[in-house]
Amino acid sequence: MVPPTLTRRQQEIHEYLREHLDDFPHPPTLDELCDALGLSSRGSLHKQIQALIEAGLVEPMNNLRRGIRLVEEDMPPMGDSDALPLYGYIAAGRPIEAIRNPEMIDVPAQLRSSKPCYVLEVRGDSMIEEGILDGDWVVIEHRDQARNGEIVVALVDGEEATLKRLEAKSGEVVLHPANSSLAAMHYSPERVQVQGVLVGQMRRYH
Amino acid sequence: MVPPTLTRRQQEIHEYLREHLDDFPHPPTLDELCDALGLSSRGSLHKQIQALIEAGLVEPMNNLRRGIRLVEEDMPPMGDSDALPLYGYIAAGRPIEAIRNPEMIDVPAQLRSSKPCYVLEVRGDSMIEEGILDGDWVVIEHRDQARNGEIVVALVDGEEATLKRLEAKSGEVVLHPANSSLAAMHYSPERVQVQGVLVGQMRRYH
DNA sequence: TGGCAAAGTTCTCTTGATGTTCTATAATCA
DNA sequence: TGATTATAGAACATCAAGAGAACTTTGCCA
Repeated sequence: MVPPTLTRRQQEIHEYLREHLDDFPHPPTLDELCDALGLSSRGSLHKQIQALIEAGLVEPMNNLRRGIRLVEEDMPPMGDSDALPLYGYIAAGRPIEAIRNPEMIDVPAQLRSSKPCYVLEVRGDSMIEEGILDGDWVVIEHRDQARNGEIVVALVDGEEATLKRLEAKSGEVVLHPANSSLAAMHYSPERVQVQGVLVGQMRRYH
Repeated sequence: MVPPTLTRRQQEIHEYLREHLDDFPHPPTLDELCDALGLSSRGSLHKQIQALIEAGLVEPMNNLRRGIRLVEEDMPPMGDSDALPLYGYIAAGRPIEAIRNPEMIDVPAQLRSSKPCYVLEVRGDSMIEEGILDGDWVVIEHRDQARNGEIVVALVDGEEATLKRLEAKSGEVVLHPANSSLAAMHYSPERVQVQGVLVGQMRRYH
């Protein structure tokens, strides 16, 4: 998915981030980035970053400090428009963005959405009654919002990524497994971060 | 190819854009293009570009800066080497070969074998405990022999095609559903014809 | 636990660059 | 010569980008 046309300045900033983000000991604050870019207005920079976030090039930083991170997305090099990155295992105990240099996997257009997607390999039986088995590949649309009833990749306390059905009530978020031997888990909303929504699934038998 | 309504100058500019648009680091401004074309009036250039837009050769640039882009006219030449025929529904009550003019569906290489394959859409819940749900697509390798334990497309009495796990004993063939509310079916070997073996499975959630 | 400073977010305003429109004039061609 | 096309240039409209202030949220620390 080629992002909606970036302005030239946005391309420049994106390029700068790709080349210099690792130079900082921590992800920089907006003020530090302003300094590095020669800007003097935090608000202006924020607007540009916002555009990059909407284009799917930068991770959404929901009020987090030093939250500027690039989206891992080696865009398939032309022609291979059906290949998506395999980021690793779901329910493997760490945030998905941690995985680098992902393997690429072909995904038919019918199994993905028009938005940026990625692939995870399922570990465990927590969704077995939905027909999602250990070892399956799931296609995830990258977004941070989901509706009730959707199956999402949820990051709890920034540490553990799991695949569960989402139910957001007033004051709490419930993650429902699809396995009668497992209980639903209840969290306060700020502990749960949606990283994507299930749009497809694949399995191989040989 | 080029509509005859274009004037000569418009054809020249169109030709120039096709050859040199990629030379610019970003799409050029009208002033930059004027410079490259040896013009000195932005307004004149704009009028010519306008004509190309109306001819459908250039994307409309609604007040966008650096918005000059050529219309993509290349349709992919239908050479989908990864597409497999969708023959219809499994458990639909008739031999698979009966379906003509199948729809084609993209299947990633990982989900198919090197042998000829085809795709079926699953009807019913007979394999639900294997994670194969109603509406799923299954990728079938076309062969008439199978080993014990493989999931096969089996044609019984030449009439009904079903997806089941195969068990061939001495003197009989047992077809095992994966649904505790359904019983295994026993047939004499000559009544059962294997039409293919399950090698992949896909599901969409949107 | 509550306050405070730091950092993210939102907003308005300004400015220069850039796209758009218009008119007048020159060039080209039948 | 008359009509069409091409160009120049001015005037206008719009937008990207930045500055800076005000507001909100976060995270730290006593």
